[in-house]
Amino acid sequence: MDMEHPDCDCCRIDIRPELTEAQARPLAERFAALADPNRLRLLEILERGGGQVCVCELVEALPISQPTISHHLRVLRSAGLVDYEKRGVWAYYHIRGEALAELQAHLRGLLSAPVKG
Amino acid sequence: MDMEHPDCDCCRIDIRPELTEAQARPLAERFAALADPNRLRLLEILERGGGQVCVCELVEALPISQPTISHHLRVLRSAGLVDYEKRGVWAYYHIRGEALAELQAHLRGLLSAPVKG
DNA sequence: CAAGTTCATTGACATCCATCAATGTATCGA
DNA sequence: TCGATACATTGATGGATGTCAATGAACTTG
Repeated sequence: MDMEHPDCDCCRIDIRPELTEAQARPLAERFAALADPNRLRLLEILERGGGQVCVCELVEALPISQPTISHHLRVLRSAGLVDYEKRGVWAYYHIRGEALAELQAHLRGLLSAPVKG
Repeated sequence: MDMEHPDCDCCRIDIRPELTEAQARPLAERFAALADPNRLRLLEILERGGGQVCVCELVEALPISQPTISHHLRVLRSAGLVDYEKRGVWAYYHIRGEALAELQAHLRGLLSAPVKG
């Protein structure tokens, strides 16, 4: 019996989160993929590159080492935010719009609340 | 003279990121504030709570300790995603819609690209 | 003033993360 | 087959992060 918070003068109703831990975890993982300046810059390049951008272009564009670029691309890929296609020696990456749209939708949900008050 | 990447058969033009490090860093900080399941749940509660939600309600809603809730609220506040108002002993938190809208706008920018190819 | 309540801060600890040098793997050209 | 190129993986390291117990600060009430 944890009586950590028996009752509280200010509490109106007990607001339980509708978002479960199981739902929040993968969402947080995707946001975590956006939580790095270099990964944001990589995404911006991929967006401006249109459909397909080669890794070597990314390596040239940012002042970090090639293994670090590769690491960041792996993080973005694990989060489902980008995908790639191997052609010969080269790997062409592109943004996965569906995943970004899902994140955008979640932010929209958080914004539907009445403004301050 | 770093000759890390002299030239490359696949590189069309040199794509430079329009997003500077200085621009990307604060954006990444805000996304980082969203990169935790408990913080996402806190925001969802704040959204459903309308304008003002007391901290004690948040402490009751999530299975983590009060100091940890306080820590997460601090992170959200530092990122500008929430603000609070102290009334007596209580602190009422609310979402800062402008900050969330800015993040949403950035995602929209990444989505304006042509779909795959 | 004293005791209780709400919330923040501190300190400690384990884990995760960004980064690079070194190495590995696969492909292409000579 | 040999060397070069493109990209990924490994290992190591310094720094950031989530969590809690303990404590502190501010307010309210008796």
